[in-house]
Parts: sequence; structure tokens; C-alpha cells
Amino acid sequence: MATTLQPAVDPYGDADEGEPLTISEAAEAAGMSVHTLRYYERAGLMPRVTRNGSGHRRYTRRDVDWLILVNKLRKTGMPIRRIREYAAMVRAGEGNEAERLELLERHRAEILARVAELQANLEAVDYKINLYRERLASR
Amino acid sequence: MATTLQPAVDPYGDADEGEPLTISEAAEAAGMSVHTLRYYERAGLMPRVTRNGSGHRRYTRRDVDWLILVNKLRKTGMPIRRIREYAAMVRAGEGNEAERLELLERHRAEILARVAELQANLEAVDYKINLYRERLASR
DNA sequence: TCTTGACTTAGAGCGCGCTCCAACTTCTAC
DNA sequence: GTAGAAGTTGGAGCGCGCTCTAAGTCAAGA
Repeated sequence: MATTLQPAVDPYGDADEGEPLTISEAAEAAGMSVHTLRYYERAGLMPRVTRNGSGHRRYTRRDVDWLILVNKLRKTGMPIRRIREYAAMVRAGEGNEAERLELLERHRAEILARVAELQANLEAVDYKINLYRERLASR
Repeated sequence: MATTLQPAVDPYGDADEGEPLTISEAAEAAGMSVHTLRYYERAGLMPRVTRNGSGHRRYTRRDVDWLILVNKLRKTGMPIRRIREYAAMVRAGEGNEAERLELLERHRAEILARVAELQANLEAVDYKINLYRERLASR
């Protein structure tokens, strides 16, 4: 008997994966904790996660790729809530690419704004640094 | 009207401070809420805040400048905890400029690292964006 | 058979940075 | 003098994103 429940539709777009990973292997591969993986799933951030016969999660390579992307979205400040929306679009399958694109383009603009803000405020820090350097130099 | 907010510019000289501001005026000038100003004071982020005879806070131009700096440090991700350390140094007075400089230089490095991280992860977002654009174009 | 360890769940806990509330006092304008 | 705006305090509450705990299931190896 097959050990995994295969979905009728592959939410990622393609098929066939290779050996699935356990949660700890997937956590290792994605660079996060098993706690976080379970949390992300509960939070609706995974388009799908299949289980084996005894209820254990099995992560495909695509699942891990998705986790790595989620990680990057998080590191660029995308809130869980919006990643959930994105995951829902991916789960819904093909046909909503325009929406997905719009979400990512908005996020791109936010990243650029964030970089600009950091660089602007960096100037104030640099100004202060120079002030202290001068004060120290004139002793 | 001698009581307007005049930038009589006193960037750390011993010049006149001018009329002190109430908490709501200072909040307005610094671009934050009065709640936040009180919170920052309680959290130890203010080197000093004087009170008038009846216990109301009076903010000098220097206090507001400090708040603006704190705001920039926050926006560049410096935790409250570390700003508290910095405020303690300022409160302690002259003689610890080397420590203050070190704190700011560490923060500077963290900002640069953050910018680099954002830019690196931005590439993944751009990659995805291009993917969706191509998918949409070939329809 | 027993132990070990990896997995499961629901739910609690936590650190951060505010943000607000209740109850009270003080200031300002009329 | 009085209304009401604005100030004060201690402490509660909140949204976020994890992070961990407890109690249980299950399979493999000594």
C-alpha cells in the first residue's frame, strides 16, 4: 500500500518529488526549528503538507523550497498574515498569478522603502559617530 | 510670538534652550505619542526629564532632539534595552565617549548587515516576480 | 519485553514594544 | 468659580512571532 496520501492537485504546479523528509530533516534543510514548521502549518502558511499512514508529516523537496521562500519573506519583514494570503493563492492552484504577482510587487516596494529608511537613518548614526570621534580626537 | 518652536539651533552647545515644551508639544515635535514618551521615560531611555512645580514634564529642545535620535535608533532596529544603555552613558556625563562610540559603531555594523540581508533576500523576491511575469506573458 | 527516541496534539508562555485605561490632579478659559 | 482639557500614576492589555510543555502514540533496537 502506498505510504503517502497524494493530493489530486499539486498546489506547486508540477509533480513527482523523490524521497520525502521527516519534520526534523525538513527543519534542518530549511534552517528552522521543528516547532516553527508546525507553527507555520497551523498558521496556514503551508499550501499543503502530506502525512504518512501514521499521521507523521512528510516534506517533499517543494515543501522545503517553499519553507526557504517563506523564510526569506519573513526576513524581509512580510507578516505571517500576508504570507498566509500568498499560501492560500498557491493552494488554490493556477489562475491567480496576477494576484500573486501583485502581492510580491507590493512587498518588493516595501523592501525598497525599508532599505531607504535604514540608509536615511544610518546618516544620523554616522553623524553621531563622527561627533564622538572628533570629541575623542581633541583630547 | 516669542513662544513658537524656533529652531534656535543648539546642537550641543551651551546656548539657551528656550521655552520648554509640554509632553503633548514634545510628542508632536518628535513625531510620537504622549504614551510613547512616558513609556520611554519609564523604560529608562531619557537621560533626564525635568518637571515643573506641579509635577508636569517639561521638555527642552535637547530632550526633543534626543527623542528624535531615539526614534531613528528604533527605526534602525536598536532594541529598547540597548538604547537604555546608551541613555545611561549620556546620563553619566562626559568621559565615556569611547563607550558611546563603540555602541554606535556596533549598531552601524548591524544596520549595514540588515541592509545587505534585505538586498540579498530581495533577489529571491525579484526572481519570483519574474517567474510570475513570464507565466502571465505566455498566456 | 523494555527502553529510547521521534513523532503527534492542544495549549501555555514569553519577549518585545507599545497602547490604553482608570482614577486622580492641575491648568486654562470663560 | 467652574467646566473641560490636559496632565499624572500604576498597571492591564495587545499583536506579533515564535518557543516550549505535557501527555500521548508508535516503531525500532538491545
